[in-house]
Amino acid sequence: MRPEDIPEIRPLDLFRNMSEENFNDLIRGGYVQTFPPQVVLTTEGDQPDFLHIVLSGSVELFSTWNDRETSMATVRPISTFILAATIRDAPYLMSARTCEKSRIILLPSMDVRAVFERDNDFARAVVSELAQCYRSVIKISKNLKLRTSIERLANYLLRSHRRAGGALEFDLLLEKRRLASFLGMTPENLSRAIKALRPYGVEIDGAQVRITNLADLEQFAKPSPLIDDYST
Amino acid sequence: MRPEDIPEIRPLDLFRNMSEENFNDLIRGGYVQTFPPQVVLTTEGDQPDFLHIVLSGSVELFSTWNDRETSMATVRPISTFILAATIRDAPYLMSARTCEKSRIILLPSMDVRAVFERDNDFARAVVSELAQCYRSVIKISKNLKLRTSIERLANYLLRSHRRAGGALEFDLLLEKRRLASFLGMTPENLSRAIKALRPYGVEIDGAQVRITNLADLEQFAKPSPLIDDYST
DNA sequence: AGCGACGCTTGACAATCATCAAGTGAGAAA
DNA sequence: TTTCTCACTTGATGATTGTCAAGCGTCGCT
Repeated sequence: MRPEDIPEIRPLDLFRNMSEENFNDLIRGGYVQTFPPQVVLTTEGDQPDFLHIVLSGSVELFSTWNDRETSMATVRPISTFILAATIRDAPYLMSARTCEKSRIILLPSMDVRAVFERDNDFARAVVSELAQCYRSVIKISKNLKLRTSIERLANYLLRSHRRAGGALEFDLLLEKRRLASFLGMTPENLSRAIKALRPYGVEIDGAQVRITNLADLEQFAKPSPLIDDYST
Repeated sequence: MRPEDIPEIRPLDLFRNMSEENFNDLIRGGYVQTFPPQVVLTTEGDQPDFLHIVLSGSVELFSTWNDRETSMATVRPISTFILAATIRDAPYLMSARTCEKSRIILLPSMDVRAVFERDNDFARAVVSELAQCYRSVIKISKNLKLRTSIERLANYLLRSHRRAGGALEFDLLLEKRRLASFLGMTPENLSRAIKALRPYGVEIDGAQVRITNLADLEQFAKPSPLIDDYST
């Protein structure tokens, strides 16, 4: 692992309060790899050999059942994914695949678990991380159960607008077929949903989004922090 | 809090390895209350004053948005619910309501957080609990996204059959309208789904379930431990 | 430059699901 | 015992969503 990668992950909440000695142990056993697009990093059902950290690029978490597939999340730098399986040494519930060329740190799960057992600050950081993950998935479930697909798109766009610092023009960060899958619909229905939002001030051309009537969109979307605010 | 309530909760994974002193501190500040049916114990959006533990009865966790409501889970004895909000001191993402007369322990959130900060075994038990909760919600999300409502019912019945020790006859533990909501459908569609499963060997009369052709049901339902096994 | 693959859009049609309404039966209260 | 309330079932209808197919444009490779 190159020395210049370490400062990138140390400030992560998960590692920040870990002792220097334990952090060095963890880092010593890990390595960095660059993967091209469409590489499967983890397969649902497998035992977790590594904890992964995305340094650059992006990774899609997805699940399959009965020849159907759905996108569960897209992970961006700098963050870990599927921590619970690693800590519990339980099978992955999702597969992970690079969306684009990505640089990933792989930390052996055994080392992570060993540090977890002996570093109390790390254990408590794991709690924070898992609580955050849990709460995020609850919000996603509520979104799926309480809203129609068009409402879900509308709220996704509002979240993206907020993430873009309130800009009325921004780019979708996901290919549309992935966005469709994440929102729980087909690509065809995403195209239709986009069209359905035009009267509410949404113009989407390729990956470019322009919101021309924010108030109308918010009136339609009815965002709720209990579903749409991922920071709490 | 009556002394006879304490042995009931001590063996919970969450408390088992907590020091005696910390456990007594926690218990000293808590109390037990019996609630009649349909009492709202927590309201989504509120700050968590207590960690709740169900001693008897049952509690439904539900969410509302835009005059719509959905059931997220039903909690049975002996277990806690909504631990993440308490630990993080973040607003509840779900409301909780008693389904029937229920006996509940209420532990002040402040005490729980204080013990979390000073009892390392408890902190690690919280990790296990949160990881389990997280993984359960991932499975629920996969169920919702990858299966039709009839498939979800079929798999719910298979899980219930397994929970009943493999008995081919068992009672639904939930009222049908709650089950419908939990499975993400209307009560009308639950009735129709039940009928649709008759050719696969499912007979339901009131709360009584009889599975007459387990192999057919399994062939249709295609259970997967990555969605249907809540023990890992 | 040409070709092929792939993502996306659009239309037609089918399947799934929700809404509305009416009826039935069980349980609780008077 | 009677009455009322509520959970559930059933049917009709409408809305939402998925599937299939064709066409277009972009990108990457030869």
